[in-house]
Amino acid sequence: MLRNHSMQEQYDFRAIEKKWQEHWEREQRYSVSEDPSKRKFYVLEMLPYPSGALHMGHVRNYSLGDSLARFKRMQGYNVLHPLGWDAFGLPAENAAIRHGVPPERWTLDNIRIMKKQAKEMGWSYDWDREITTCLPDYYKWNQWFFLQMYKKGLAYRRSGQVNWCEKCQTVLANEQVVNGRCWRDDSVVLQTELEQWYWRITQYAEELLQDLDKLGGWPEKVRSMQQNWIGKSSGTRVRFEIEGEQEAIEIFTTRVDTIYGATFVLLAPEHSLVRRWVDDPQHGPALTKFAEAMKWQDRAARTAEEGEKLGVFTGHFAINPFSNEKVPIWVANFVLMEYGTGAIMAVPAHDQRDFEFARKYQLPVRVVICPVSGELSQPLETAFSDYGQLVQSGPFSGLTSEFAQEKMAAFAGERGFGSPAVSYRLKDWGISRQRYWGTPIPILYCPRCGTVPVREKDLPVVLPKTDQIRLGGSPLATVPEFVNTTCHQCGGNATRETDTMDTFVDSSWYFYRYTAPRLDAAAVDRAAVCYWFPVDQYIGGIEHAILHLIYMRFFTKVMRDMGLVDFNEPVTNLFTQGMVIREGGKMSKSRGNVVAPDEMVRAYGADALRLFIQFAAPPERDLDWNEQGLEGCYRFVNRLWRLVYRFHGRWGTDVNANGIRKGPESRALERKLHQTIRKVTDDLERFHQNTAIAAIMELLNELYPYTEGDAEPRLVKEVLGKMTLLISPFAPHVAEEIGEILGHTESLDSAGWPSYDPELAREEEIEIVIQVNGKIRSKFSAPAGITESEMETAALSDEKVKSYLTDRRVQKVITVPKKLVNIVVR
RNA sequence: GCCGGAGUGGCGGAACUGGCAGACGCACCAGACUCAAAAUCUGGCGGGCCUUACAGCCCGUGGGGGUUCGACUCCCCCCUCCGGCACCA
Repeated sequence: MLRNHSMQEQYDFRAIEKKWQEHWEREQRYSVSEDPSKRKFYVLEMLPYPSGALHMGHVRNYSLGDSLARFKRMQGYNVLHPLGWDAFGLPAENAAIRHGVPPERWTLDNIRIMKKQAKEMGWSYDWDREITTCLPDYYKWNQWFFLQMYKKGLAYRRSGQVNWCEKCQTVLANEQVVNGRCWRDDSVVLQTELEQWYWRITQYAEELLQDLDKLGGWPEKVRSMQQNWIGKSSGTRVRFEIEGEQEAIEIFTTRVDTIYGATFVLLAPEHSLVRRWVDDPQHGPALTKFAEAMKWQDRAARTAEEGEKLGVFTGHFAINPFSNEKVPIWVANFVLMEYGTGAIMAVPAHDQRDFEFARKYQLPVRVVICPVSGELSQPLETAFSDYGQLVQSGPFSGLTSEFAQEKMAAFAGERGFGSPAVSYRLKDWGISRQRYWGTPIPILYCPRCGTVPVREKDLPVVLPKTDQIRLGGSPLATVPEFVNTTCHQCGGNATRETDTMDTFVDSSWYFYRYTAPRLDAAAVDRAAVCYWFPVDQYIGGIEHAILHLIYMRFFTKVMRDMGLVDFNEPVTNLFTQGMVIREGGKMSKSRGNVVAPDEMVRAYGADALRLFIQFAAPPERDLDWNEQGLEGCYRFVNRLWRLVYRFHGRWGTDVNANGIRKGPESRALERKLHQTIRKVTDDLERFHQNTAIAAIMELLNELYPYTEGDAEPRLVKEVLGKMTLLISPFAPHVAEEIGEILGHTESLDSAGWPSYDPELAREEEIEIVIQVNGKIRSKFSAPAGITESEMETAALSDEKVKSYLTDRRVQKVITVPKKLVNIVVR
């Protein structure tokens, strides 16, 4: 019986991919809505910056997400799989400055191009939920969140040291400075003083830290990076009175047990007391000079490894509250104002930095901790910073460090000059940016009323169009129509805040907006969030481990406290994929080794590219680009196609393959099929796309010789049919096409994920390995039901094995059911 | 310095709870097809030794030790590479 479904001999990926992309779009296959009768699954990938072209990193990220989304959809889940655009940011603005193109047009044009490319990859997004962060209906809600933060005291403005990127002409948050350089353009970050808006992320420091334990579905690496970033350390605060002053110095220490060895006190150059003492006729000039010098030194230089310890004496003395000893107060370059209290007690005998400082300025070193066993050879060559036993420490002498810390903190508490304290490295999030292409901060400055938040009903504060974008200063300040406004409280003249928000604000909550993207009355819809959240799988690059991924967690906690959501963490499982590299290094324009995805799509098709990028390496590892590998995947698709072509006229019309005559070859093939279904399913569940694809290749390799022999066409059809389903998450276009040839009338995502029959998957004949003293000496095959004692008997009577047993005594026989027999002889 | 991850053929990698190391792909070699080439198909492919052959033996998962009948897998020490934090008190 011939069933001549028209099928091209050649695998024409251009025609096939176009056909199915149009089909999916026409049928709106991937639009979803809340459906309480179905289990939901939220697959989220980090939204791209619309730079103008997809790169291989995007292809990897979104192909991984798409395979998962398609897999879950076939398993019957209601899958939310959206994409949007992180559309505010510097490149648009820089393009405007260089080429005079308005940022909005540049951005929207780029989005158009990239959306087309995304569709050409065959990614199954619900495009009805697309969001674009630079549009007022989105950034309006950034402003709304700002106002809520302001109301709750989580947004505040202060003047202080900030990270300044000269190239970007704007301030950066601490998270955005990587090794003293700008995260975006790698240029050196300077310190300067500016008035800025901050968000009080530190208020959530402890919770952000504690909840890391709940993120079992996150990579250990990301959790430890966030833990390091939050940088909690527990210690003691102790107040040192100052001789002849009202004010006291608060110091923070993690080693209060060493306090009897504190021979001087150190202040950060920015400490308020230093500013007070600069007028001192004797020591003032030196202090001023020193503080000024520190001010202009960028942080990278000041905190460089093994930097020289520098300091000046203030002329003042502090009183150690434990020993009542009078010790000199110095200012030192290595004491940081932004950590702890900006002041430390220096214990040169037990802290290497203090030791070096004492040596340089000939300050006394006093040992107060000794190793519990052994002696400390004096004079010290280097600080002894281990825990030990206290000596020369008044009533605390003889205690161990651990015990003394507790006792001494309690003592300080009783006497009222100290208390246990916790310090965090995490700083508040500076969100002001001195650039144009971002969300305007909804604040007015009124000469009478002061700082006035814009009323919610007046949102959005629309970013004005302007052709005057220049570098230097906040561009919005040059747009009078924007700046000059009326204070809604007093009706008088007022000016607007001209800084814009950090674009990381946009990405801190966009994934909530996907659940109700066009909602006009609120930022998020509680019911929709309730249905879709938490995100079941988030996929993105590791570079956001302590940027976006910590801001996002912070935002969720704030939203919870606002009553918008009722959970603590937004993302259950996080996957960080590796980079796509080439010749051992990053793909970059400057290296001239960039491979453009659209060129690869043109040459080999999206399906082959999607297969390769998921096959070539485990997804968490870096992937070295290799076009010959891509060709290999292209060959694989062709092999599949050829087999379908060769057989498509030879099978019956019924899809269900009953009545198959089962010879041993057919049984073996059927077994392989069911084993493959099991493996691909398991591998997809545990994010091992590379081995899932390898398993499908193996199945095809087994199918080929079968078709050369006395093949059962209906079994061939069954195998091809199931294989098509297995491959459809990775290569959806060719899968749909083959599916249609095989008789599917609907898209494969409604075909259901194939299930396997454990009975059919089970091996009938198994190979048993025989070891003698742990070395493989022979093998035999046996029926699957072989018992352990049968295995043992067979092994001991094996011809090859016998020669190893002569003249020896069998001491022990170990059997592993269905696998191996190990004969231990002596 | 502290924390985390990795190290397996020529290359990318596989081996889920200790049980046949090298699946799958690339590259390479040989054969078939072809006038020829490409494409395709078939076979080979860690190193060494041995044999006419069938086969067999030894070594081998960064290095060294250990646990175990048995270790890529577990434990200890070390080396190298990658990432985070770091004059953080």
